[in-house]
This record gives sequence, C-alpha cells and structure tokens, in this order.
Amino acid sequence: MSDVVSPPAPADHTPAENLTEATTTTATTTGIELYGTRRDVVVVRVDGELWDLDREIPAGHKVEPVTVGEPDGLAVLRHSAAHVLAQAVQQVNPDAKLGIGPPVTDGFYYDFDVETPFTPEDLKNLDKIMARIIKEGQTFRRRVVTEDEARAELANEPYKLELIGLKGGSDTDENGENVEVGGAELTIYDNVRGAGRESETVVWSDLCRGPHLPSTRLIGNGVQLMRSAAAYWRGSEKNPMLQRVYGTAWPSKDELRAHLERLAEAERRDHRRIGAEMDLFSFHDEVGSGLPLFHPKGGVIKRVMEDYVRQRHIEEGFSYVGTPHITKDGLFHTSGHLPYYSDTMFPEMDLEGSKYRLKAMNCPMHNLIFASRGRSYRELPLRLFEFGSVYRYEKSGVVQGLTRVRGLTQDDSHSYVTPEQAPSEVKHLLDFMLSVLRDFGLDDFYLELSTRDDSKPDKFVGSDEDWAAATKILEEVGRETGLELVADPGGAAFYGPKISVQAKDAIGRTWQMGTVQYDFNQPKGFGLEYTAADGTRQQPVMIHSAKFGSIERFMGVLIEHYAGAFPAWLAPVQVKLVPVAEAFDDYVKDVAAQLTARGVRVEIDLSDDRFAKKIRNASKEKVPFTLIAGGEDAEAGAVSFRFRDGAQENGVPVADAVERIVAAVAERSQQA
RNA sequence: GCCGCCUUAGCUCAGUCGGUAGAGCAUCUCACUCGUAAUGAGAAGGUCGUGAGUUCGAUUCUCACAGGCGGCUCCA
Repeated sequence: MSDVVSPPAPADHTPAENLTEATTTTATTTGIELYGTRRDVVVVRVDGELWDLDREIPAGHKVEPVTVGEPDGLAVLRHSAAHVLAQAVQQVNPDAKLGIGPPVTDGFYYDFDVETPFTPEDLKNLDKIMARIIKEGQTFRRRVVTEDEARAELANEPYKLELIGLKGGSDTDENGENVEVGGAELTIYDNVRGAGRESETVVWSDLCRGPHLPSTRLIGNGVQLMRSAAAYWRGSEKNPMLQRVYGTAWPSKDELRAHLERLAEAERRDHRRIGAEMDLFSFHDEVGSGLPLFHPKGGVIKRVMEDYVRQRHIEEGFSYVGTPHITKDGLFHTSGHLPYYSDTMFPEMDLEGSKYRLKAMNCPMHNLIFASRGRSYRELPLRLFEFGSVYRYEKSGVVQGLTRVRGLTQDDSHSYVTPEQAPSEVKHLLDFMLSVLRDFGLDDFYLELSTRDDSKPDKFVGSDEDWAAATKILEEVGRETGLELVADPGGAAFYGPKISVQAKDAIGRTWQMGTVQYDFNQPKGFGLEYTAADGTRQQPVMIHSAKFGSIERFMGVLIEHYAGAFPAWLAPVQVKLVPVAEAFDDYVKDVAAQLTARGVRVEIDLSDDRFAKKIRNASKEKVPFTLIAGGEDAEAGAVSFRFRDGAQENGVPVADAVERIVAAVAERSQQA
C-alpha cells in the first residue's frame, strides 16, 4: 500500500499559459534569451520536449516557458535537488557509488552504494550540506559526450557505466519514472562554481539526461530529506541493494510545510492507530502476522458492510452462495492457479493420502457450482456471489495493517455469460461497483486497465486473439464511464485482463478498490458449457468482480478516509447516552430502550465519571450523536443533542429525537 | 523474501554505563452527584517479545527466532 500522499497542485504559482504565448523561434536562440529575465522560468518546452534554458534552439521550433508552478517544472526542480543530494553524499563520502536519482511523487530520491546505511543524523547533516550547495548557486551545465568519453569519466561509477550500456534500451525505473539515460545522445551535467568567471570550477558531475534548473539557487528552501531505505539496483531482487535516500521538494518553504502537515494528517488517520484507539481490531503474535481479530466494534462495521453489499448483490441479480475454506489441491491444478501462485498459498496438508490447501481464491468453487448440472443459455448471465475467506501467505515484509493481510474476506462475485453478453455485464459490474463506492462516501475515481505483458508470455495463458478481444472490451467499457483510464501494462492476472477502480480519499490519497476481471481461460480448464439456443454446447466467459476487493482492506481505507468518524449508518456506536447525574440513569435507559427497539446502536455511559469527562469520552470515540439528559430534560420529557462537531441542541422531545436519529442512521451519508 | 530500525504494564513512553524497573492514561476501590472535552485519594498491574550464549549475575552485551515500522521486491 502506498503511504505516499499526493498533494494538490501548487496553488500560488501562476499557470504558465497565463504568462506568455508560446513562441516560435525565427532564428537560432536560447531559452535564456527568450525567458532569461523571468526568474520563474526554469526550463523551456521545445516542441513538447523539456530543454535546459541555455541550450541552443534551432529556428522554427515552438518554445514555451516552464515554471516550477507546473508539474513538469516541479519535476525538474526535484531532479536538480537529487543531484544536489548526490553531490552532498559524495562530499561526505567520496567512495559512495551513484545509482539513479529521479524525481518522484512529492520529491526525489537518489540511490547510493555505500558501506554503511545512512542514519537519521547522516540525513540531518546532508540536509545542511544541501542547503549550502543550494545557496551557493552552482550552475547546472549540460555537456554532450561520446560513449567513450563518458566511460572514461565515469570509470569509478560502476552503476553509471551499466546505464551507459543500456542506452537506447529501457529508460524507466521500476516506478515508471524516468532514469537518467536514453534518447539519442549521452549527456553529463556539471555543477559549476563561479560560472563565467576565470576561476570557474566544476565541483561535481553526473551522467544525466536532464534537463535541470539553471542554478542550484532556484531549488530554494522547500527541500527536506525524509528517510533512507534499501532498494534493489534496477528494481530486481537479484541485484545488489543500494541505500536510497528520499527527499521531498517544493517550490517554497510554505508548500513544504503544507506537505509535512499532510503527512502528519495521514499519520493521525492511520487505520492501525485508530483501530487500536477505537477498539476495532487487533493482531497477535500468537495468531500470526496479517491475521486480524475483529473486536465487537470492528465486528459491527464489518457486519454492516457485509449486510449492505450482500443486499446490493441480490438486487443486482446475484445469488448468494457459500464454499469451504479448504479444498483438495487438485482443484487449483484444474483452475490453473497452482503453477502461478503456489508460492503465496499456504503449504499443503497431507491427510489420508489426499493433499489439502487453504483456499486462496474462490473462483474454482464457483466454477464447480456452475458445472454441477447442465446449464442453458436461458440462465445466463448466471451470477454467483459470496463472502469468500481466502488465505494467502504474503511475504513477511509486505504484511501491513488491514490493507495487506494473510487472511481476508473477499466480496467475490463471478458472472457466467455468453461472449455476446460480456460487454454489457462488464459495464453492469463497473457501474454497480462505482455506485457501491459512492454509498461509502468515495466519489473521486479513475480506472486502471491492467493488461498482459507481451514480453513475459510465460506469465499469461491464452491466445493473442482472446487477450486482444478481452482487453478491447474492458477498454471500451472503461471509456464509456467517462472516467480517466490509466494503462497498467503487465498487471493482468494470468487468465485475463482487468479493470480496477482507484479512489481518492478525503485527503487525496489514491487506493485501489475493486476489480472486474475478464476470464476466458478458467471456463476452458473446467470444461464449463451451456447449451445454446441452437442446441450446441458453448463455453461461457466468466467475469470476476469484487466491489470492496477485501472487506478488511476496504475497512482500513474507510477508517482512514473518515479518520474514524464514520457516517452514522456505519458507526459502531451511533448514539451515546449521557446522564448528567446518577439520578437520571433510569430516564436515559428508557430513551436508550426506545432507540434500541428501532434498531439503533446505542451505548449508555453509567460510569461514575464526571459529566464533562463523559462528554470528552463520547467525543473521543467519535460517536455521531451524544444524547444528554438531566433535570431540565427529564421534566420536559426531552433530551439534548450534542453532535460530533460540537454543536448542541437542547430540549428536543424524546419522540422527536428518536425519529430524527432513526432517519439519520438510515441515510448513507457521503460526508467525510 | 531483502536492507535498516524497533519490541519495557492494556495504551503512550521513561530508565537500568550488567546487580530483575518507573510515569501518565486506561482498569479496580472509596469519596464527590456534577448541564457540554480530563474531580480527588488509594490499589492493582511487568520472568523488560521468545529461546540460546557470554558472565558470579542479563531487561541491559552477542546470536537465532517471532512480531512491528519504513522502504525494495511482490500483490490472483
């Protein structure tokens, strides 16, 4: 799961399009001549490609200014900050070997091969050195070199030498971010002190495609190193591990502060923290990593989620089914899963000559339900749904809270359709899923289309034609939603392509939600058939779909989305009743009984805490409605509301209060 | 799985340069019976994650394992 917080676009910079019309040069010139007096212009866009300001621009090209106020300019700033970091590291430790140092979401990183990992103190020290380099105003100077020249200059940088060898090959790193080579020519960027003067010296150089800011000074003071962690060279676990230093960089100190505040807010919302504070769930060494225990309050949320999504599936034409948690492993051979996923399945259990496995996916069992008797085309689409508990032995380093667990409950559905019905079923499922997410207060989406990686044919099953046809259907239906559709090459399951919904939460973070997966392979493996109108036997297409993905993960996302302040229909305790003094306990109990009779989840605070303390506790528990009753209320046959935001409303007649609460908890609120 | 850091009371954390430990909150008891975010006093609570090693002696040092955190890889 990503803890990366995506920022809003920087607001206090004027968009470039408002600054100047794009210019078409009429004679050879440079960006500096065109925009050199504009301090906010950091690079130029030449026919859509980013160039350093000091490069010569041949006549006849369209040239636009790029400022740090737009994403491309900010990425250049971050990339330049990465160079400053590398320079600082080699200043402290000349033996550090350079990996790559690209800009990423919110900042940048640089990888180093060093003897000892960086400590937090090291990072503080590097921060200071970087600030000095930035203040000094070193000039970034681009220099085109031949491959031989580059090899000679970088003789002490084994990783850079490897990159030179890759020239013309892959030019993205494991995050899809640009690495520093590629394109037609090799370039080295020099950091120059005192540029233009007789005394000018090159203080540091790096193989890099660029472009960069004209000067380190323009990086400004919105830069801060965040942490260091190990990362495999070129993203492969077969390669050596380098030490990656992450930094964040912004056009201004204020924007840096705002970013750090977003991180702090994300930490306050962390579902692992809130889950413990609100007594929702726990993990135990004795049970094992990634195996959550849901407490009564977490159990309520889980049950409400399940009741909701079960009902919705029934309304959408699904039949609710049930299958066991454990099965003979031959089933996963038939499905084709075992060769691909045996690593992440719990190991087999040998019992009376048979091998059993904990279920890691539900589809094979649903296939058996389909195959349990002859099927007619008249039955299609046949839609099966269940809460499937599956177990996956996730590697020890990847388990995280509720969002990456080893035991999870999928709201798993499979639609068996004729090939002709497939597009409309996919559309049906996508619309259904989006409507479910909206009911849970998520309404900012984009779609991701995960396709086959043609360079790894052994990871995917089926003919090119089948893949192409399925991918086309998903893509077309995805486009019809009007949502942004992002490509995820290589992200497909072995049996077919998928579309996943990515949702942004209340503080702008993106989470992967449910998926719709197109599968023409398992029906083949299981020999699934239906009798068509013409009496022939035909193979159905199956479409996998999970709206939440997993109940656990979705709950984790909801906790963070709402920061624990769930809308009333989801809140574990909907009403907290607080008597002002012990004398009103019975009065309050009577109100509670009326609410309970109407299905409202209530809790009464009968402790001998002081009144103000009870209010504080109710508030900390983020209960939507606190009902207070004392002498004034009892006399009037009323109660007093205290809402979650602190607002009050006194003297509400009990009958009115009950009706209002009953109405409020029935409503699926979208407020976060 | 890999790299680094971490694990002391239910929770958040002090502390012991190697001589078996302390606070706040929570819990329990007593007093207070209170009108919108912390009443006071007292008590109880820990083989200092588990196992092994070094040592006269280990919560402290070393190693292994488990669990957690941050990344990497992975994520049907």
